[in-house]
Amino acid sequence: MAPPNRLLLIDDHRLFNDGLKSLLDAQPDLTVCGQVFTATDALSAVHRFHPQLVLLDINLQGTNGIDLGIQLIRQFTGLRVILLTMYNQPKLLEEARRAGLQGYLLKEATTDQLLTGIRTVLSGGTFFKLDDPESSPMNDPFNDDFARRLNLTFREVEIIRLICQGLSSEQIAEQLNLSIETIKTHRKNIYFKLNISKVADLIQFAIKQGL
Amino acid sequence: MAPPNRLLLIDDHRLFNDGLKSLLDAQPDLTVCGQVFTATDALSAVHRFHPQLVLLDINLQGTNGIDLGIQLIRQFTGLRVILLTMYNQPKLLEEARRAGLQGYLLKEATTDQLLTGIRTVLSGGTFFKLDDPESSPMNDPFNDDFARRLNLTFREVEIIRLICQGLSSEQIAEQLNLSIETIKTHRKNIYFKLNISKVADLIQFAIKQGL
DNA sequence: GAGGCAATACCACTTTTGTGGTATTTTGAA
DNA sequence: TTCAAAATACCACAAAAGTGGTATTGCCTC
Repeated sequence: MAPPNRLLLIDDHRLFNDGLKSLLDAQPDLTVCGQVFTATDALSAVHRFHPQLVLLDINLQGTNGIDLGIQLIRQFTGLRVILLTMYNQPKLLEEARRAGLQGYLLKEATTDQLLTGIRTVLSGGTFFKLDDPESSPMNDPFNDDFARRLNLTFREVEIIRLICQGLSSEQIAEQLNLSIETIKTHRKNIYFKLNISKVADLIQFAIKQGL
Repeated sequence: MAPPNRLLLIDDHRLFNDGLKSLLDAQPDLTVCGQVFTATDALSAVHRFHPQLVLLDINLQGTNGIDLGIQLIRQFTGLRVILLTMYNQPKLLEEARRAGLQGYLLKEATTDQLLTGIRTVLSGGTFFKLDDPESSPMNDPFNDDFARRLNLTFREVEIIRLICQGLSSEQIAEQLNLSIETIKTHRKNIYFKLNISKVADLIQFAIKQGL
């Protein structure tokens, strides 16, 4: 039987790392040869453990996963790198792809997705996957509960989303084929319901709801 | 010897849950009697396992940890509830405290903090703890790397922070004892460096940096 | 000591937000 | 079918934010 593939975890979130390690070690074809918690330890760990694949978080002390990933694949030929992050952001995924990394996976991914991604990359492919809002309503930041708690209407939630994307009232009006005045009215009502008074507050609020 | 305290984990983030479970089960005085991944399963699980303590995430399908926590302590007298969340937000902590929950811990907390918090609450106390930026620079969203990559100055990072907290230019000027004009100048320079043009963009940006 | 950068500050002007009204139409539930 | 909520829309005015300049000071480095 072929020896299991060696994986290295680089993530300062220890508990998550531990959970991931037990999942991976339970697979006969995979073994976690080490975990490190800081970027500074990463290079020496790759030297020491010579893994086939590195799973890399984006948030690291002193640097970030993408830069570190670039450095790793440049320095260790054949080494493959998957970004493993909580950020469900197309732009970050694209950045990772452009940087030449082999994968982008969400920490919230299902076990199946994680394993599929890892095996795909190990066998020479790439695997880039964001969260599909259709298939996992629980990751929808503006879920029913959020709206219900605050008595927000459907339209209001829709407009909150667009504001949070950085659109101006004018752009929102354009996109929804409405008058700017209508958007301003909705904005007023939203601010009243949330008891806030500025875009900044709104976005802060949206973050807290789990965007 | 006293039987170990029974804990129930409620969190849809399975990997994190698994990691936490192995940590807790390794403690002689603690045992994880069950883990559930949705709020709907929570009530029946508490019935089945009658834990002393519930560790509860904020983001749950169909509801949120605070509401569920309120419901749990109302329904099961003596049951203690700790919110375990990724949100390092004073307002959420306060909400949890007002709601009568017994603790608020960050998923990024150290193992020590987690165990201390759990034991404190089990022995009848409360434990509310946010991240201390002084003691854990790695959780600082605007770390060196962020500033370096974008050529932001110290002052600029400081002002980004305040903008993201929802302060107006005037309020920032007041707080830093500067002229509004100075703040506006900094704002201009920040927007130029980040290639953006609105507060909303800035906050979006800050989120991506790991706020 | 010359040059560059960071931090401060001001002016003038435009655009966008935010506030406080009012009013009409659509729609769904009782 | 009637009633209330939701969605639409307008007006006017105040307050911020954003844009495009310029300018001074202090500090560090070459």
